[in-house]
Amino acid sequence: MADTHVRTRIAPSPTGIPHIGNTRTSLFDYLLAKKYHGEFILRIEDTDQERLVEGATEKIYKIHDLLGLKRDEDPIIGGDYGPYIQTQRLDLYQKYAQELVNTGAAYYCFCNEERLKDLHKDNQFAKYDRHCRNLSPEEVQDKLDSGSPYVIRVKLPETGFSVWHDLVQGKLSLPNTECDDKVLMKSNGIPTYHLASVVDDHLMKISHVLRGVEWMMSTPVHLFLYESLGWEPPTLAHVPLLLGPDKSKLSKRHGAKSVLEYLEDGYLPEAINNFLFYLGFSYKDNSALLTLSEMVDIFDETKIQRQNAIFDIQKLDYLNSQWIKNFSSEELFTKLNCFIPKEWLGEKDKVISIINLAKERMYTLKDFAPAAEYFFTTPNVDKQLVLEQSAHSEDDTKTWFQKSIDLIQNNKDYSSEILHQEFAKAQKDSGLSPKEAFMSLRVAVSGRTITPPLFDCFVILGKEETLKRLSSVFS
RNA sequence: GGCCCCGUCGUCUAGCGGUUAGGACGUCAGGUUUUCAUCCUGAAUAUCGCGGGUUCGAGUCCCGCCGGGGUCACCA
Repeated sequence: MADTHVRTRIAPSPTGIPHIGNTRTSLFDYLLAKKYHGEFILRIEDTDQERLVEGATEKIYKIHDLLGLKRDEDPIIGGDYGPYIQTQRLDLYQKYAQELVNTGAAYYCFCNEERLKDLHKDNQFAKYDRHCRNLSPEEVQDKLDSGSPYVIRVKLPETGFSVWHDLVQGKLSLPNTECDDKVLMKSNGIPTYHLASVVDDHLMKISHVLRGVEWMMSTPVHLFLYESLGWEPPTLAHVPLLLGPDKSKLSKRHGAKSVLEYLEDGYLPEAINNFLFYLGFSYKDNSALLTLSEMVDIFDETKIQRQNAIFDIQKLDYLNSQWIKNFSSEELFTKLNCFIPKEWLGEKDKVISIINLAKERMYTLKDFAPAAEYFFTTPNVDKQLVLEQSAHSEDDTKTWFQKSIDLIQNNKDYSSEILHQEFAKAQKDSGLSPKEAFMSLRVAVSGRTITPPLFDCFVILGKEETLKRLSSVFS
């Protein structure tokens, strides 16, 4: 491997938004390329024109951009081997399809849809019966002349095995009989994946094809194509799938989300990369926070697990919370931008001090706003709840509150530390236990029983607002 | 159904003939604490899918079975 220049590609079809499992493959492709100082290429495989989804291509770019999976060549930035969109390369596929027909590695097939359907009538797993495989040149020419629609199919050997060494699966040996004569060129003149990807991978000098295991069974076709065209096949690596919690294949039908949705849910790109990296891979105890470039150093394509991995959101949550703690509050402020009300953005200092308190309580960026809300809006305070927390009579509680108000008013210092000291003293004389004393104040000031440390909250609220909230409980 | 891949705690995994089968997340308990969280400590959870071999000795090698997944389109 040391003497080959590594070039990997991710070749999504814009028939939908890639789900997170597909994106993991992108990550691995990126890491593989960068580990060997090679190129990571993105190619759009839009050969299925009927199922194109508008905007999918843009979303594909966006996912890679947001995760920092920088491409060296793609349809936008271009490159020496473009175009990078398959429908712009149609003449190329046509040329090689013709060559394959000429050398006897492929043949014209005139079977219509109905006949093909009939083949599956008795057996849903029936393969193409190779009806047109042995048409005489004259017959073919006749049909061509008469304008019959046709496809071009591979003329796969009827016996033998395809053998290759797969970087992650090890040595594989698949019987050729298991693949039928797949369509290479559709009747509309657009190639199928099998032809297009082989042609492009070769022309784009892709050294390693790292893709999902769902492609494993059609690899004999691809290998045959390389051989027939006289090309050296790339190194192959088939990576396992990501499964849902119910062990079923991650799919849109089962609500498999795209990276874009996880980002919207408040997960950080760093955490997503980190999480994806650990699924099916092992490094130390799989809990270290790793940057993309650290992953590049650690990544080892031969150590990718062969078994399917189940997507475990709890691990993502953990990694996300750790990454949140890892960022400074200033950085978090920027990242929080679209997760908080616009009005808050003007009060940057205040938001940052809240972030200081909130960040060790957050799993996702979405957790911030609900936790910070009462700093900006006066909460509804339930007097009963205050009393419940104080566990004393209304009169006693009122007295304690008055004492607290006085204490704040008479103290020239208004820092968390000083307040803590003073209130600790006052509490001792109050007849209330620490819990009773402080919890009742907490509820009075926030409307809730769970908040960051009380006096930090006092400080952020400000003296005036704190007094206002404290005195309004019993007014 | 044919073919192919896979099978160690709930999850991600370490393990590459001799280990008390280790770690992380999660879970539970305790500590810190005015609440929550963080942080720290500890615990439970795997007869290594099952059954046969090979071997002095197997999670590790072989065979069979079972289970899971993938694939069998003019979709990728």
